[in-house]
Amino acid sequence: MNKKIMEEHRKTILLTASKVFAEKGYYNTRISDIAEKLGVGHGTIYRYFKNKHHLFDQLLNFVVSGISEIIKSEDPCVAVTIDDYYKQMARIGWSLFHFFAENRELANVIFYFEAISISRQDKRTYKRIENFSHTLEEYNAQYLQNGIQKGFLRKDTPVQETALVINAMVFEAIRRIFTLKEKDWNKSAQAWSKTILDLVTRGIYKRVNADLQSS
Amino acid sequence: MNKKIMEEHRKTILLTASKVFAEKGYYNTRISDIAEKLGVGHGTIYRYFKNKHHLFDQLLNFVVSGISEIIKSEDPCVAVTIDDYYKQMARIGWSLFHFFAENRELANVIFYFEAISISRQDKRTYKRIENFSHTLEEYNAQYLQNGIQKGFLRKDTPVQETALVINAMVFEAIRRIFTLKEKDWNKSAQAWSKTILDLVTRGIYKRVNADLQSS
Amino acid sequence: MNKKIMEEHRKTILLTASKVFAEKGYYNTRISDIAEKLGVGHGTIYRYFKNKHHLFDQLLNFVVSGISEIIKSEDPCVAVTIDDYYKQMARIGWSLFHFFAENRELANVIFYFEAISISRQDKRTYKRIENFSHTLEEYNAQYLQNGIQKGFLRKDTPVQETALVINAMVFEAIRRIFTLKEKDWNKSAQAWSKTILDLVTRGIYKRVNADLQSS
Amino acid sequence: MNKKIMEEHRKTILLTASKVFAEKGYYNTRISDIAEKLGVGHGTIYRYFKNKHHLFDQLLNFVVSGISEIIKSEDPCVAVTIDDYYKQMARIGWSLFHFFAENRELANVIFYFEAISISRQDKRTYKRIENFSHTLEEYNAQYLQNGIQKGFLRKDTPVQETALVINAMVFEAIRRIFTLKEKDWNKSAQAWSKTILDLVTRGIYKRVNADLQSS
DNA sequence: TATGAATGAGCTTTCATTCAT
DNA sequence: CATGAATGAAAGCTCATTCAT
Repeated sequence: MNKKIMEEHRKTILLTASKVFAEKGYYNTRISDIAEKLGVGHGTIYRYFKNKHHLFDQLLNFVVSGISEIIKSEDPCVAVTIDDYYKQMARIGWSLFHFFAENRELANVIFYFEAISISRQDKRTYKRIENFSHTLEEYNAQYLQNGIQKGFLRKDTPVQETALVINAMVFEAIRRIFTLKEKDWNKSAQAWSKTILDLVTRGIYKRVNADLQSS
Repeated sequence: MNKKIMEEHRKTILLTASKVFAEKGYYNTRISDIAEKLGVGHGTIYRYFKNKHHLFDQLLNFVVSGISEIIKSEDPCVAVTIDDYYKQMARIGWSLFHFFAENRELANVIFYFEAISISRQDKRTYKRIENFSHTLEEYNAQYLQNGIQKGFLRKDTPVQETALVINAMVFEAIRRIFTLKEKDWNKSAQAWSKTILDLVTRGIYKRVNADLQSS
Repeated sequence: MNKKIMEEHRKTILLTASKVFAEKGYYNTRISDIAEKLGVGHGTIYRYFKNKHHLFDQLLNFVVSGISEIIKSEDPCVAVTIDDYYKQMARIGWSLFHFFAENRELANVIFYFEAISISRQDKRTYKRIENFSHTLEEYNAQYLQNGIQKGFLRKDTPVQETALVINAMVFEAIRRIFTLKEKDWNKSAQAWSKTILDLVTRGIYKRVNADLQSS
Repeated sequence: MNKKIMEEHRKTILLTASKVFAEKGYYNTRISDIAEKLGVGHGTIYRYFKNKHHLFDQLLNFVVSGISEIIKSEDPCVAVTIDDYYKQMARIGWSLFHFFAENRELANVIFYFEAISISRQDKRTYKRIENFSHTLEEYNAQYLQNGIQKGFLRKDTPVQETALVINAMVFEAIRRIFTLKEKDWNKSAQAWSKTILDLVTRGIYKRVNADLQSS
């Protein structure tokens, strides 16, 4: 068969799999559930994927490489003005929102809930997820470090911890936005984005209080 | 008294179950794994729990009621000075840390990773988790609302979103702290606590920048 | 002519099938293994053979008719001198060696090991193999009977049993010779031939002992 | 459960498995066939044997150790008179008959037909069977060597080849005797034994002819 | 005619659950 | 009460076979 058609089929299967996984969870999804949803025989899926775990693996690949691409395209140390710095922060968040907007199911399945549970079965997958988490954290940490060096951020910012909690906020927001059924994610994504950026940059205390607090 | 012994056994089983679930994940844990770790016959577990899902259900109960107790004991609208307000925020976080310190496994397994995946099987459980999440969010939202009313927080703080991301940070911190094997969680918990409190109250921007930003 | 080409293809497939069967065994051979070795699509095989079992069936045909031809061309009662008798025995053995030399794979796969196991599935095949075994045995028995009648063999020779064990020796020898990879089977076949002929005619006892034994 | 009862069950399952394997062949036997014949659930079999191949493995063990015991109890070099030598030969054959008389199915299943085909799947099993075959051959070869040294056998006896064909005869006889349904194997075994012993010691030629032949 | 994508019957195996002891 | 032997539903996966191209 046409290589191109094969590739399309792979993608269709993968997409459907991610939907069913998102709906029922990995362990509660039968290969035949996916096949049924696709309207094909379950044997067909095995022509494209070695086994059930392989399906998950490919989805994981997709997320990992998608996000990797985003952070690769943004040098965490490039900003020289605080305005650039802020804009880059916003841009990266927005890219992530975009990525999951185009792959809504993945927000749910892969990212956070299923992945770690599944990876318990399989050392290799576990390592991959661990590495990926670490990469994300490290990336954010570099970004913060740069902010400190450039004098944008407070010197006493605990880099590692802050990197982690910021990531947590972003991914929680992603989960919220794309788990909801509403088609128009744009507006709510903007709200979330602003919330997180404001929280990160200014905190929620009124300034006068913040001054008192820090004095 | 027999009843008392029964209750002890239940707890022992539940504790062990949570450990094994934490280590292998719910779906990768066999009833016999738990029994083996307990050193009892696997039939015994069925004298205390109706089935495997029931074990999970009870663990969920435990977490839900534990956290519920914490928030019940802290009126989110009680603070009148900003100092009280800050201290309460710190105190609630610390109580959560304490709770998971005494039930380390629950931090990992139940609370974020497995729960939602498992609940996909079972509408009732799903609803419970949803409700509980909502409760936590609502509680935090009330707390923030109070902060605004009392004039501690900026008026433009988006209450719902902020409530959610703060929760996300806290639970991510909990997962980090108690997933690590180190016995002494106290010091790292303090670091995390400070990170989150600082981030929430002041943000990470230098004040001079923050002033510029907000002007 | 088309018919001719078809027939060639059939033979090529059959040859390859026998090789793969010999290597992996009937049940561990996939149709696609054979197709792959042939460098054709696996659907193609079904244009020449009804199904997998049919392939085996044809190979069995080939062996049966090949050996049948050999024994048909040698009247078991024709020898009148003991020299003729001996030479015929040698000649028949040698013809068998030749047949399997030209179809090495068949020595291994079909002929002893797989055939009976496969035929368990299929009454008709089972009967055929049984009949064929019987034919071989009967042929040899006639040959021995003739030897007794002509006064070449001891009168007390148990015809049926002897026929069987001689066959067993010959086919074991065939298996040994053609299972080995060495190209030059001629020399080793001669050794085996001599071993069996000597054993059959004289036994392995020293004559003086043989005399004692039989007295 | 009682260790003894467990062991009995294992044996019962193994026995039944060997019967079904003998009847239908390994690859045509479903685990559920064995379970059905036993009147138990098919899951039960997995409590006693890791998997289907393990069943075969244990049967192979049984045959290998049974036959090994027989040959271990008979030093192939012990005979000093030709009478001892002959008697030992008869005795060994008879022991083999006995062994398979008590395990009739094994004659069919394990010995020669299924074993090699099955072992194609599994290198380890293949090696074991190869080793075992080699052991048997070597044992017989030693026995023959001793016969030559002691002056019982002709000096020009080709030891390896003769060892092999004698084994082939014996195992063919075993297959014949125990594949038949008749309960009373004793008489036919005696006939076979005599046939083989006579063939081996004297050949089937009349003595006068043998003399001529060898002159 | 050749192909190989699609299919699903049919197998092995797992493991939560039951229940006789 | 505790046990663990027995069970069989239910899943993953294979591969001979079909048939549209």
